[in-house]
Amino acid sequence: MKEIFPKKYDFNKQEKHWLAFWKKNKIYRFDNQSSRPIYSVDTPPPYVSAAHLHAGHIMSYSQAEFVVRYKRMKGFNIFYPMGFDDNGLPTERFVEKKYNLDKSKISRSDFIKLCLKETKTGAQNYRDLWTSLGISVDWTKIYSTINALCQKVSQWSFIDLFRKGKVYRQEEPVLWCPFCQSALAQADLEDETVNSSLNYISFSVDNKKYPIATTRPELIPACVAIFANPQDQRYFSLKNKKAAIPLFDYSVPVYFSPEVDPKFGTGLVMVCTWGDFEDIKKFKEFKLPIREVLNQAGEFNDLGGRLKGLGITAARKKILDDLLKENLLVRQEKIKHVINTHERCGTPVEFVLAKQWFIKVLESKKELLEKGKKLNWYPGHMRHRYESWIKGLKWDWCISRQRYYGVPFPVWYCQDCGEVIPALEKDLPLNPAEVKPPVSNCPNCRSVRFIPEKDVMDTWATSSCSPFIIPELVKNKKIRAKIFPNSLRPQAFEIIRTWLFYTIVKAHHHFNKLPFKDVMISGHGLDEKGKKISKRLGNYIKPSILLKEYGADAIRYWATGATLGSSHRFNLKEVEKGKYLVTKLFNASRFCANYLSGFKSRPEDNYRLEPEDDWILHELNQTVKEVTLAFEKYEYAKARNDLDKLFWATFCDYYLEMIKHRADEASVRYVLYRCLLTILKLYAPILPFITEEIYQRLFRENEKKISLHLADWPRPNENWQLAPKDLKEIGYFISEIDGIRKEKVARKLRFKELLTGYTPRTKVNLTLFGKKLQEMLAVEFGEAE
RNA sequence: GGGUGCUUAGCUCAGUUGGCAGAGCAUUCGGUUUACAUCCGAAAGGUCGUAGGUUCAAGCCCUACAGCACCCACCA
Repeated sequence: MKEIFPKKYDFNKQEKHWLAFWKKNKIYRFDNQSSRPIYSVDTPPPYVSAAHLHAGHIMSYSQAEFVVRYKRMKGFNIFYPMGFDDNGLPTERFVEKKYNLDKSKISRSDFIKLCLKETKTGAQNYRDLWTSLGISVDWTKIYSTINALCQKVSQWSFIDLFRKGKVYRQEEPVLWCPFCQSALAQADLEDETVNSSLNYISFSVDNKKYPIATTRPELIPACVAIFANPQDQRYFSLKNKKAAIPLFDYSVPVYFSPEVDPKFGTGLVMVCTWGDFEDIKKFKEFKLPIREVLNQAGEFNDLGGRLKGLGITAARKKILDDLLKENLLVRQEKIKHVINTHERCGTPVEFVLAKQWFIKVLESKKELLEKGKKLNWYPGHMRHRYESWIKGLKWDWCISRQRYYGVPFPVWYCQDCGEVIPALEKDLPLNPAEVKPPVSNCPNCRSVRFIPEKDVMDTWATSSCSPFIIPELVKNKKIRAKIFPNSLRPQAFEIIRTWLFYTIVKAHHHFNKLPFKDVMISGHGLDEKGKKISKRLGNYIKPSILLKEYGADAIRYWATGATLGSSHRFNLKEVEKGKYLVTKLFNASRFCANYLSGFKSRPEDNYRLEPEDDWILHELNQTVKEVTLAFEKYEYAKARNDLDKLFWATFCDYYLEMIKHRADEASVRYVLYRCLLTILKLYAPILPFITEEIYQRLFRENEKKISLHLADWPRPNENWQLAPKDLKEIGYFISEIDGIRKEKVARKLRFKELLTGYTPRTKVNLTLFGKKLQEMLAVEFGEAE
């Protein structure tokens, strides 16, 4: 058998070989002709800006991959595409950082060129890694969010929502990043706790001083009103009075609102244009005037007076100095407080008055919560995150960004009356700056002058279309209809409030449907000490090194250890264990090869099975049931554990030892054939390379299927199932013996000795066993000999 | 402030519907001439976060509390 099984398994060489084999034979292609049920996966398109790939990426993408391979063998026609998210702010930020660019100092077209170049490299990095890991994506079904198809779908989505009245354009204070100089959505924010000071500043009413506490003293020139709680006796006298603004020569009215907390600071609040959400609320409620002192870059304008030209930090320092000089700064308290920053650049956000496009979400909160209840969540508790996000929403989804590299809005405006002119669906995708509107006169005022929209869409406005982008990768319309809604959305927990939420919003508005049936939420990969893996900490091993040292199967083995939704520590020992398992599988198979050479499985044959054969087939059958059930519930970790136990502890350590003296028996060859093939199939979703290797060497000729990964998933065989009574009769004590746990007994027994002298009715020699077990067995079988 | 999850052997973690506390790694000891980049067997190692409760029986169910992680809210 030497020529069939070499002494060693060279995984580096063989993994490459099987990758080429799968590619050449199109093993993972979606089948356009098939009538089998489709299992479609809305694969997360990674940001190509995540250039530093590590175990965390491997983990989250492997999890969906295990399930997909299982479903493929279960007989589903797998639609497993891959996308790359390469438009929008994340990409722009990545390029800006890498080349140290300033958006205002580079031409739009040069900038876009750089973005395209970088995204190409980034996408290739991902593709190389996924390929080497054996991720069974159909690489003929790929998309990038900046390509024509995605632009077309997201522009269609916009126009459809426009027609349905689900988007609107409005000028109002929006979340604004002064660094990126763009509007943002609520989901783009991150919390940051900062050490700050609460400054008590003297305002005066009728020449009497009233200190007001604020963390934003630089916004004094933007102050438009003072507020107090209507129950607060200290300030009753301020009713209908005006307060003089310190350092700036104007006054503002005093108002009362129950929302003011009398216990905070002095119980007086200055309301500005606009320091926070409460300011905006009062601005709307009390119809306050606007005093915009910041420009879009976060610098003070003319209205800022002495602060003109300064940035926020400098302005804060200057105004505190000036206040101190003028004796207007009563005191300062050091406080920790939470500010909102832009998650892409860490800059504290401001509010700027600007005309933006919004998708309506606030009015649909209830329906969106209902949709969340109908979705199958794995794990179930992740639904709470979705719900708490919706409950806390304060803004509709702002989708316009004042940026370059993204999908353009397919609209023009009438220069005279402002009428919105949407593009025609048949003309998509298009850039309104480059083509003329579909009308020659404004339908409202007959004007002939139009202005194209220059803003681009939020990147999520495109990626949230993924469930209806991916069917477009198939030509046949009937098949497209079967791909949506998708079967599975796998994704990480931190984008529940963005990708998942937005996708559900879109599918709701467009089709009143859920975009997918199941959602599978993965956790984070952590380093060995439990810290988040990051480039800055350098706390990870490069995937290329892991692949070279341990092989793809071994890394995948580690990845199965991650429970859905929980973070999972990287553990080199687990990777090593995976490598040992691969070796063990290879060696055990090499051993079996000696028996299986030339063996033809004939189901009609009646083999004379020995008790240990019955037993191992029984165990095998049990494991098939367990593993199948586990995969159905996306519990690949449990599947792997059950399988390890069967293969290593039961099949190798016991069964193979027992049958060594029966090399020439047909029954043994039959049982070995069934066991090994089934074990390979069960391991196939997790360890695709080694299982294929062994399948090709030992089983391909008989089984005919070109690849193990297209073989049928094992089905339980009731003929192999032994009643507890029979197991007991056989005397192996393997299964439940009057409530004695299976494993516990099996582990303690010394099978080699037991079997050497075995005949069905022989009394067991109890001296072979340990004391505890002797007692247990004595109860079971009467007195010892 | 509200919520979710977690807390089990030195380490990393399993523990299905309540029924004699588990695996791997690490440690110690023994064995190994033929499938084994070793492998096999055994030992040792635990007040299952704390305190109550339900039950014949609780790691598991209930209540309270503590610590850790994350989500949401607060943001003058």
